[in-house]
Amino acid sequence: MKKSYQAPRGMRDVLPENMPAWQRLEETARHLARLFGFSEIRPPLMEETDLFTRSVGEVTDIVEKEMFSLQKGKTSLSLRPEGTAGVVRAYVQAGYAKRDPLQRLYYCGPMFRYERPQKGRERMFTQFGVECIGSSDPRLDAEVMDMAATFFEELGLTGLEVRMNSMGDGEDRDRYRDAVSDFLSPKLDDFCDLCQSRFEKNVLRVLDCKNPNCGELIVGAPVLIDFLGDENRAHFEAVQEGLRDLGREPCVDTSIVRGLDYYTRTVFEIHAPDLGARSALCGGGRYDHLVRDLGGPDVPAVGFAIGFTGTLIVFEQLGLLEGLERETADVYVIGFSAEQKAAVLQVANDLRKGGISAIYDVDERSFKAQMKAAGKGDHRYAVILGEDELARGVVQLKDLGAKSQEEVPRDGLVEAILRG
RNA sequence: GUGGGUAUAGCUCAGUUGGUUAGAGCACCGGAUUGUGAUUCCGGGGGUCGGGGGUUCAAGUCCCCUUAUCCACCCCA
Repeated sequence: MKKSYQAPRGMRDVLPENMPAWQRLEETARHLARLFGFSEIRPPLMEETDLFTRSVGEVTDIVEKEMFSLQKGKTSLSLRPEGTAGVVRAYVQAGYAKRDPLQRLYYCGPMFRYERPQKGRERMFTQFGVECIGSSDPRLDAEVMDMAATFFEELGLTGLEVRMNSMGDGEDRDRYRDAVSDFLSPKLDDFCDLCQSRFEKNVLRVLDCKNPNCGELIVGAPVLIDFLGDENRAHFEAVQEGLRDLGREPCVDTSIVRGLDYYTRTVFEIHAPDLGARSALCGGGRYDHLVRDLGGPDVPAVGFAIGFTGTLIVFEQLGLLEGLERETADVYVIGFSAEQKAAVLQVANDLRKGGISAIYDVDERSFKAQMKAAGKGDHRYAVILGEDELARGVVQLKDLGAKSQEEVPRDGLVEAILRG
C-alpha cells in the first residue's frame, strides 16, 4: 500500500488556476502601498518566541496555544502568527528611531496559527499589512483606515462596514476595565459560562458576547468613551475629523475590542456582513507603546492587517473571479505533421527571442489535437505551419479570440504579432 | 480544545431493506472530418468505494477506531 501525502492541515496549495485572484490582491496591495508612500519590508517568517509573547500578549490565545514553535539549542523560535511584532522588531534593530523615525512600512506574506480550520480561517494564511511608525498624529490613523477601506474598494468589494472605536490608553483603560468589572460582577451569575470565563480573562470581551441574554444584561454598561482622558478623547475626535476630511463618515462601534494586547486608542475593523462566522476582513489600530515594550524608544505607531483568506471568499462571492485571466503563453505554435517538428521549435524560439511567449505541442499529437489545445489554453494566437507554408517561408497567424487568420512571412511574424 | 456533518473515478455526485463483473455528468484521450479549436455524434482509459479492525455465507451499504475535510463554538485576519 502506497502512502499518499497531502498538504498539512489548514494549509493549501495555490494552484495556477487560483493564481489570478491572488495576483490581483497582491498587485492591488502593492499599488496602494505605493500610492500612500509605504515601503515594503520583509522580516523573517520566524522570530524568537519571546518576541510574540511580549507583543501579542502572554494570555492571549494566539501565544497560549496557537503558535508553531520549535526548539533549536537554547532558542525557541516561532513562525509569526501576525506581522506587527516582526516589523517593529526590525524597526528597532535597524535604528530608524534615531536616524529616520517616521517609517511607513508594509508587508505581504504568510502568517501561521495552529488553530482548527474553518470557513475563512486557515493555519497558514496571507496578510497584507501596513505599519506607520513614528507619529501619533490622528491624521495617520484616519489615513491608514482610509487606505484599508480603499484596498477593498479597488478590488470591487462592496457592502463592507468600517467600524472604529477607541480603547484609550494606560490609565483610562484600567479605569474603564474596573468600571466594567464593577458593573458586571453583581449579576455575573446570570451570564453564560463563556462570559464567566471572559470575565476572568478579558472583561471587555463580555461586552461583545453574542448571546442575547448576555446582550440584555450589559445594557447600560459603562462606555469606554466616557472614560477617555482629555487628550485621548481629543485624539479620537480628531481621527473622526480626519476621516471626514477624507470623505468618509466615521462609524463608531463601542463594542470593538481588539484581541491583541498591544492596541491603544484607535482600533478599527472592516467587516463583510454576510461572510458567516468570521466576518472581519481587516483589523487594525494604534499601538503607541509596542516599540518601547520591545526594547526600542517610546515611539507611537498605527497599522492594520488584511487577511486574504476572507477577502478572497468575498471576492469570489461577488463574481469578481470572472474576467481574470490565467497566465499563459501568448502563442501556441502548431505543426501540421511531424514533418514540421524542427520548424515548429524554431518558430517558437524566434518568438521567444522577439519577446513573445510561445509554446507548442511536445507530444507530436494530431493537428486536431493541437488546435484543440491551442483553443482552450487562453492563448491569444495560434501559429500554424504546414508543408506548404514551410516551403514558401510563411506561417498562418490565427487570432484565436477573433477567429480570424492571416498569412504572414515567417521572418515578419514577431512584428505582425506586436502590431496586432 | 469542544460539538455536529461528510468521506465512492481528476471534479460534482448516484448507488434500493447489505447480495453477481461499482454508475452518471463534466474533464481527459481517440475517431467521425485525407489542412483548422472551444457545437454535435461515436468510442476509450480511469475508482475496489479515505485507512484499519469487526459483524455476516455475503458490506460501498451495519458497528468500532483512526485520519482528512467542512460547518459552528472558543479565538481571530
